[in-house]
Amino acid sequence: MMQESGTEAMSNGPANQNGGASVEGGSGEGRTKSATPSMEVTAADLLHLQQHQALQVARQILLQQQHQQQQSHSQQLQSQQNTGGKSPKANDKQQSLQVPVSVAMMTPQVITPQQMQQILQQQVLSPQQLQVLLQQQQALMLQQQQLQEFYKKQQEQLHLQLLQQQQQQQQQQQQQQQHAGSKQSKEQQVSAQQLAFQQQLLQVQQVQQQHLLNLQRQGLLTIQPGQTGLPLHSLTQGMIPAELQQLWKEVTNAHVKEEHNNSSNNGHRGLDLSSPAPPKNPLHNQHAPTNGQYLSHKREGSTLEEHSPHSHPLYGHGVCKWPGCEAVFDDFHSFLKHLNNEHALDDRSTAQCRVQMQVVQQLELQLSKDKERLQAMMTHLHVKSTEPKATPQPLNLVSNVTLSKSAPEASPPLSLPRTPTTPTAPLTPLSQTHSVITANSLHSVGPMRRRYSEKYNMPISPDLSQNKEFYMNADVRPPFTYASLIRQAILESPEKQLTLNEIYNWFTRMFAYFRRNAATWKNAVRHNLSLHKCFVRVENVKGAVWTVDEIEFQKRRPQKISGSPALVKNIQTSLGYGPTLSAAFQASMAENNIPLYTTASIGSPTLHSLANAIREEMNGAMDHGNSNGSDSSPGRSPLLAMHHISVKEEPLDPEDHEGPLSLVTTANHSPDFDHHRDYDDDQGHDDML
DNA sequence: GCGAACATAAACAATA
DNA sequence: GTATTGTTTATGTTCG
Repeated sequence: MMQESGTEAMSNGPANQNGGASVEGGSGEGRTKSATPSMEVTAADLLHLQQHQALQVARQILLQQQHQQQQSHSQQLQSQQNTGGKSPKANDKQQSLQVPVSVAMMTPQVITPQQMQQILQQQVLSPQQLQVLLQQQQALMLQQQQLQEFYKKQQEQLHLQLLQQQQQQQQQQQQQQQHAGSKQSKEQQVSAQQLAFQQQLLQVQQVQQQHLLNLQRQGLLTIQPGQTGLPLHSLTQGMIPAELQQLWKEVTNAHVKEEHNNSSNNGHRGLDLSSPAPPKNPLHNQHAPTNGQYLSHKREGSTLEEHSPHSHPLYGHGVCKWPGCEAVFDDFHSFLKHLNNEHALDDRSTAQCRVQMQVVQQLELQLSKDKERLQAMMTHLHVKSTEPKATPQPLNLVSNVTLSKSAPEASPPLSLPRTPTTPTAPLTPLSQTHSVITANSLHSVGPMRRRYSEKYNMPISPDLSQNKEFYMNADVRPPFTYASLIRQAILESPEKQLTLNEIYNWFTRMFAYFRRNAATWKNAVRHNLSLHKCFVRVENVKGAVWTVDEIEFQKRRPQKISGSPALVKNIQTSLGYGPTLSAAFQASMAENNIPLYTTASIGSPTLHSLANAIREEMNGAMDHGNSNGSDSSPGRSPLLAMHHISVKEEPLDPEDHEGPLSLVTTANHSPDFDHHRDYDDDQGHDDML
């Protein structure tokens, strides 16, 4: 009746006969036995990031070109209809072409929701930040939709053209048999048709090249010449299927070669995949020495300049848009130099990239959840969603994000490596297929046993109140200890006392995370209630209620944090990569503050204040470590200052506290039992905070 | 390396 | 008899 959760942590223990179902994971990740090299930025991490950013770059470029290309396509179509043509090889490949193109360009980040979950649970980003980021994600999704539409159109046109070519070819063959003459005119037709097709191919190729170039320009493509095998493979898995490359080679061999012969002056050399030399592959070409190879690219040809004469995803309004940079440049060239010099591939840049990646990941996770919620709301209201369900699945979000509400407690994930703080996040092997990119390498910040409510010696109520919506809906483990949460639950009650069941209800109501694995956390709650002296059990007429002995609660937190390097280390670890991430983090936050829209479902009213609080908190943490109060933060979390409960930086001496704060032992109150014991009533109970 | 704090698992008893 | 509640023990992890 109890064992819903995994017991891998106790797999060596003597008492494993009961549980052991290991529902949540038995894979190696499990409880991290050693500090995983989470901070190490592997090539796989970079590739992962590259894929994502390449997508975005491609989206931007495609959107810009969409209009132009569509016009071009229509013209080509018309021209081909008039001229007819032959393109047998293209016809043979048409289907193959369609699929890879769409897959390659629309395949999104290869990031599983579980990975995002892990990020969330590792508290790398705070709920407030997620809320902001969600907005960005929405915009991103819009772009994605447009991109998909564009590709559909493009594919349709290709298909149409090829079909027509085939038909016309057959007709022409028949005619040729009958009329041997007029060869010249037919050849011209064929030529024109092939040219049109080649142009189309080139456009597709250019798109690919553009995003590759952007990658390179952003300093994300740093594949060493000797390492081209692995990274290229990894990259192509996510974005450019190898089959596509192969197809391109074939197709361009068949068609583009003519163009090279006939129109060598054509600026659209494209990727030149027909070139026999493998290094001509754009990826290889761009592997040049450093990471921001824009200058070297210029040698490649006119296409490069054509793509980005003065536009760069990281360059806008004369300002470097690299997270946390904001350097101003008069000209684009200066910016490029700056990009290559200041944002080369180093630990700092890599860390910033990781942050950015996490930002996107969490946006996607949040988006998927909100979509689910919207759907549920629509269903509930019997209103047809204006937003079609066909809204692009958060792409590789594996769609079935294990939403807290939809996921039964005992839903057995297939392979569930987890950390102690991420007991619910199933990991799909998707990421593992990506060479060495693993969830571990991405998010193995590690368990955070010390919830910051304890570490910071501060109450959790401000955070809880501000992030209530988030915790209620996001399957994220709250960064508080059980003791803190129990205390909070009790203190929030009108009578400052709760039965165990009410505590359970509070947990499930307030935290989506606690709507699963009930056996685990309920056991922990009971354990904490019994273990900690700060929780006082009071016999009631109706049973027993639990109260909080605030003095005892304060007693049991002897840790001090002021200026503690360990704290700084902890925070930095949480961030994923030390101080450099702070800047990137803040930059991301700043960028995401752009009010794209407001999500009613998320505590948007407090968005800015929360973001500021986070920034200041982070600054404060960093100030601790750096011992230089550089920022606005006075060196301590602003949340601390907001607390109404007297929590000082130094651990409180119980004797200093005159009078118990809330040792409520009223034993005659029948607790309000408006909540059922499970979480299906979690909505609509906002009276607590 | 040690101990504190915490999380997790589990055994067990009392009780509803 | 079963589920819940409460206590206790054990083990592992993180961090100071």
